[in-house]
Amino acid sequence: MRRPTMDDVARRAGVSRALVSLVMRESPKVSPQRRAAVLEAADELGYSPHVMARQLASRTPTVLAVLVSDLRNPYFADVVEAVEAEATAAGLDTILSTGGRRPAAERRAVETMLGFRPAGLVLLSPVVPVSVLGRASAAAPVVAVERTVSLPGVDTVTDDGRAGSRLAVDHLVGLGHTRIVHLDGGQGAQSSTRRRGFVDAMRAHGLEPVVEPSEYTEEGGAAAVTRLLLRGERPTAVVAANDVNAIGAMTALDDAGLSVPGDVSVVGYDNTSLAGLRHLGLTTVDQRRAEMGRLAVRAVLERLREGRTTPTRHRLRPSLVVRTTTGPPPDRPRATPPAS
Amino acid sequence: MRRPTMDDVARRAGVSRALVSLVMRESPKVSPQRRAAVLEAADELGYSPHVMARQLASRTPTVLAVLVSDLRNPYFADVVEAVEAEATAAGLDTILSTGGRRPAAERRAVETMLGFRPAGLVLLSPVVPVSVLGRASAAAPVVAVERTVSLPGVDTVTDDGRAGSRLAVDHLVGLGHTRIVHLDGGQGAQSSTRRRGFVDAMRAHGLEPVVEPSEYTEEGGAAAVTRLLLRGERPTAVVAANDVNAIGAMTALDDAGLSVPGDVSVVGYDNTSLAGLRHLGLTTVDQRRAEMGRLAVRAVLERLREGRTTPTRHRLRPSLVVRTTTGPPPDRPRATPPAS
DNA sequence: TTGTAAGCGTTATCAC
DNA sequence: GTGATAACGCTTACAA
Repeated sequence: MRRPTMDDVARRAGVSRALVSLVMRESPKVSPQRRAAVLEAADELGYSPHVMARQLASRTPTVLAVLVSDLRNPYFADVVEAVEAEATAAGLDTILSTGGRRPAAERRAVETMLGFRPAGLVLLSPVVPVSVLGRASAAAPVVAVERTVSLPGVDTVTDDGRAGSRLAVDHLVGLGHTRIVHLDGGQGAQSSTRRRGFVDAMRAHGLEPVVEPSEYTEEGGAAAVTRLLLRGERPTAVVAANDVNAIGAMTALDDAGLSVPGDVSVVGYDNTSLAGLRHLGLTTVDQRRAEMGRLAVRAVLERLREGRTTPTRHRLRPSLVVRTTTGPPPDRPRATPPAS
Repeated sequence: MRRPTMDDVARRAGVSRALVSLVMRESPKVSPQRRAAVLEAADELGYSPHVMARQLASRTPTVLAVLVSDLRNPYFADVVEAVEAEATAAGLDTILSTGGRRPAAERRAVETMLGFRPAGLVLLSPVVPVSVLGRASAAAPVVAVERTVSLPGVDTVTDDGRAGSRLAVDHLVGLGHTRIVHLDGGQGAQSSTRRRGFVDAMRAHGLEPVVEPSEYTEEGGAAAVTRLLLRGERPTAVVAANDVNAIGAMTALDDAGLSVPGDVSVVGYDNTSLAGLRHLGLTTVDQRRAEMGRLAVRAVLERLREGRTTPTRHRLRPSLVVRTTTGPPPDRPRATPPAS
């Protein structure tokens, strides 16, 4: 199981190791003939360069480390895809890791990745304490996505949660809703921003903002709506903390015999693949995930290759995706309700 | 941004580099006093060992590479979690990668991981050609999860799809169903096994097995059911290719004005988190994902540390999770026109 | 228990 | 173009 080395390839091709190295790095200063010979020898031997040795010798980091906070949330797939594409274009190998949203595990994951001496560390919705981010940023350029940090060594890329909530509220108000409740994301990443956006938007419309504590889970959404109904409050629309939270809310509404959007309209946040399921058809706020991934990698590259030392703060404008869970309130039916 | 090395730590602690190395590897042959000094120096410097250099020097692989074929499918999260736990227990660092179910990208991902000279390669539902698996197995122990391969160098861990389908059929027949259709997973990983199990189980019950081509996607499920209804076939139960396929099927049934499980019962496969959403409550077949992850790592370890050279083939028995999408068939078939 | 020195597989720097 | 030779940061006999 000993893997072939450059020397093996060189011997087989009848050239020097240095030449093989040049070929592997696609240097233009190799004759096509020799290059072909080397490539053939490499192929026969099943040789591929030793990333570790290469990085060690070149004194140049070649791997980009990405921490995915939660593999169960399809939200991250799009960001990762964009990150990988951008990293590959920049000549970096991407490695992923996860901590399952558990701070301790995530911390370990960060340590592990740092052990690879990465060119940069992209953290997607990390839950580790700021101190960990600080320490990490001493070792490599760190970019936090969907987490607000004000450390000088940590760049951030976030979605503009205020704008997102505003989009949701404007949409609902436009449909005629006035009694709108926001389910709060609690400790979750961008929940306070989204809440603020909701409150501001409601006030701007001269409406009373009602916020019900909840969290970024299905159960949280269901529980919050159940509490609301038990108290006798009957909003005509709900702006949920995120998509799964919205699904929980819809379940509770369903259990209470209320129809969506007939009796109550529901808006989610994140536009996960869940929202797109036709069975659900959730109206939701879409974060520009691909763009976020791209910007994260670029931020790393700027620190790495262009020597930037001041932090970058990207805040992206989200957009609204209208599906079938929103419609006019029951009080004020329209002639033609939106598509079902 | 130059990171401290062992030499830096050694200098600062007033000891030799070798001593620092011993401390880092938690050797017992270091005096508590020196150990403390070294640890303190390391902490002050923010030092952490260079994984690449370590692996290079020790000639011992320390990283386990895991390929997740599709980050969008929550199915994999559980497997990955188990893999990581088991790997950590064995002293291996885990790195993840993905190819987004695209053969070319996945192949690149495999190459990249091989560049790290991993202790082993765990491939979750890989879609790359067998030849790639064969080549990879020459470089490191390879375990394919949920993919049947008969290469001597590749171990496999799969779910017993036949048993799973049988569970679904037995459940439905027990409820009184006789007209049951299976939506076939097409090119997908274990689809032929699941199909075979369905056919066998139906025959065992003296029933006619009906199989409709489909695929492991929501659209595929919806399209298959729509075709079925257009042809005037009205099964009372559907055994879907997997969970998302089942969701697509349910959407199509819904569009056709058929209720689940009132008119048609639906069973999924995989027990993804989707199935558990109360809004859906999908009856489905549960694969023992955690166990599969554990076995995969153990297979790697056996080849790596115990010198096993003959392939291992694990086949795990699934179980049925009954939720709310299955029930007795309608008393008598209603005369509902097929979908529009 | 601690220090010395020789690699590990690669890249980089020079001469040739 | 090509081939020595010195790093890179670490582990590991072996010596002290």
